[in-house]
Amino acid sequence: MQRTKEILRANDLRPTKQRVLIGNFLFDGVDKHVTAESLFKKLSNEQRGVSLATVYNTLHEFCKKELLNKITIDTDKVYFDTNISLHHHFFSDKEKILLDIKSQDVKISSMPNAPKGKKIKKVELIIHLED
Amino acid sequence: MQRTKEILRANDLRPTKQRVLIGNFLFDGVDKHVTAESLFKKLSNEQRGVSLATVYNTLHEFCKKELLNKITIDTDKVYFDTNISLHHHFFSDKEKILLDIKSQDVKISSMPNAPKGKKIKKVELIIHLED
DNA sequence: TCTCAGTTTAGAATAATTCTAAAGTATTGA
DNA sequence: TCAATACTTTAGAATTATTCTAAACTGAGA
Repeated sequence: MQRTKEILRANDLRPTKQRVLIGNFLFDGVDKHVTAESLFKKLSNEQRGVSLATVYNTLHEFCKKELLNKITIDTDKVYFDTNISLHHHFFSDKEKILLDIKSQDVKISSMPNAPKGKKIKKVELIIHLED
Repeated sequence: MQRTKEILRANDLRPTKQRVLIGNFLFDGVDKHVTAESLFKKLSNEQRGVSLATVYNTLHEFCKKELLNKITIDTDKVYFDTNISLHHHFFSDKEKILLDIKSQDVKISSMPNAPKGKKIKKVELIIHLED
């Protein structure tokens, strides 16, 4: 509750009812992966819901403030990860399930230089799974 | 010409005019990244074009036969890579440009085990770029 | 309390992709 | 060569995640 408001204020986001509701769910200390749709459904159980448009707005704002990590692994849905530390993912293409990989389980020992005029923003390793 | 027909036959795909046209462009020996839309535009210059639906169908068939590599890096477009050897990619999120990374430029020295009951299908490393 | 910039929202708009079902075509066997 | 048939192509409709719009609402400072 209070913690969410502090996070919001610290990031210049007004602690509106909707943002607090979303923040309380996302920042409860348990790492989670959500989509706009899944979050929308989860929150529509609450007495006062949040519109789908607000879910989208809020997820994007949280991303911009680096409170969430956007993962575009699949063309038909964007995933948002509350675990913003450096780590990689397993992804099951069939079931569309996303799993964290502990950062110490991957070591990349050699990396290319960025093309001229560009910088490396983010390194994303995705291990696609099958049965 | 002939080469494309052979590739198609070897993969149990009837060498129709449309598939040959698409195959001739894609399998000319030069690595390329295409989207359904970019390929459709490129081919509509030809006298006898190919419908967008056929472009989609054909790209998917070629993928199924492992003649192309599907890259889902971005939510609003699927990229298809004619380079089917093991390699990774740079991606500029702003310009939506995809670049190959030579396989020897990346070394992954430690990999996690797949979760129980699953196998690793594909390892995809994406280096996101910014200016 | 009043004001206003920031926020929320319903519903429309967008856009890549998939679906449908009808018309066209390559292949096979006689 | 020709007919029969299974595979292909296609236009246009349908789908679906996401973005946009513009009007209503609200939190925070004066």
